[in-house]
Amino acid sequence: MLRVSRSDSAYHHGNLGPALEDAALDLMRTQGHTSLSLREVARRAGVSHNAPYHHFGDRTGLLKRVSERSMAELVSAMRAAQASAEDASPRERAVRVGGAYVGYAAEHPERFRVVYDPEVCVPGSPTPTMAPLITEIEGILAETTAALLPPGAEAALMPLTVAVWGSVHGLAELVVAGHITQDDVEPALVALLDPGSSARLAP
Amino acid sequence: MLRVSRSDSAYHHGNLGPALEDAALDLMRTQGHTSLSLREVARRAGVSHNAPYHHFGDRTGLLKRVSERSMAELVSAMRAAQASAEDASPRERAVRVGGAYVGYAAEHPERFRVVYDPEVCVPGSPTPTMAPLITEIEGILAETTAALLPPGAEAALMPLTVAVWGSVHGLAELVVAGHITQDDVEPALVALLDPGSSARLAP
DNA sequence: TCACCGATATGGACAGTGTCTAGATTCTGG
DNA sequence: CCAGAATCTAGACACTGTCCATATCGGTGA
Repeated sequence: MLRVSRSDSAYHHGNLGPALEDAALDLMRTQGHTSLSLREVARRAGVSHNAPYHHFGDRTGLLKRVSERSMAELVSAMRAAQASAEDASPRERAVRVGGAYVGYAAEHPERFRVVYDPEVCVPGSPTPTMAPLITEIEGILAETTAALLPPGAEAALMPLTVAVWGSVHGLAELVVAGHITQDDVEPALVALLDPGSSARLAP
Repeated sequence: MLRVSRSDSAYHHGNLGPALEDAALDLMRTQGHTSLSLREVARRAGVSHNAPYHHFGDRTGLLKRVSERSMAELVSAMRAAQASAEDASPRERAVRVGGAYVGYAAEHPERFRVVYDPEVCVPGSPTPTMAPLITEIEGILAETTAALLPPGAEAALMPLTVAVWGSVHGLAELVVAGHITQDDVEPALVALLDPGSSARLAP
């Protein structure tokens, strides 16, 4: 077992915090984070049922940490998509970035779900680690959205950014909940960003 | 206390099922459905901790029932908005229907959340009561979306309907999670449905 | 009318959980 | 080298979901 500590004693684990997080993430592959048991996590890590308390305070503390790591992964996926679509058209890039968002949710539904659980993360008072991640998501979406706007429409950036966030987030939730398939997502995003779709009537 | 039974005996409640649902809905005004306790619900209704089992089978059974009632309320709100915007423009109507969706979520966050909890409702095998409600939501959204399409673009109806569902659902979730305010929703929907917003580049 | 049966409600029991307190062990800085 | 901080363990408590056996009620057929 990997140890940060130099001692071979079994009493102190040496790297328990991350080990517990890993165990939790592993358990969340097969069960929802709502039914995740602190004691089972401790059992997985081979440690007493109370050891987690010295690292996370309480159950929500562990979930907060897990949601931070998940949010970081989500941001990475979006940044990667943004970079890989650097030379594509703004609309193509928006579809790719949105696809990355939904793709992460589809691949790790429970990690995605814990990130947006109001009982875990309250955006009004986010964790020091979580706050910049939220800012970065908003930034990526704003950049992606800005490229879609016609010149002179900069005033619409903020509301449209919110709309884009809502769209990809909603599609992700619908996929996770099982109401739509991941195959439905790209056509939906394309249709949404097609200016012809909703152009029937004048304002 | 309201009794369906004619007897005044306290042994049989007479109308326990709905009474338990009401108690659960009431508790969910102040606590999440994930931390909702079957025993507390029973206590609220003034019955033994085991009485709920004869009506719902298990905890998830009660949550399923609660989510059915909540989904019915959500559908009603959308139908009402659709009717009240009968004479408005398609875009105005879409904003109103979407606003009703988000409004319900903002007003009853926990009822909204339980409806889309994958551990409660699995769309693949929905409850007999839930199935038509899901169909009706999709129908309302399809009607609202169809009116937005230019003539000859009927092929885009399905993907755009999915996109609209995703958009309003995502905005609702973001409001519930606290990432945006309800005041952000209408501008976002307007921006999203404005054909000028995303018209910068040709396909 | 009345005995019976299914539906409804009760109580006790059990394993599992989150969290508190107290105590044991190891690490570390002066 | 040693005292205090950090880490981990053990025991206890209240609470939970669920199973089982039991009690009560309402209606139905003889």
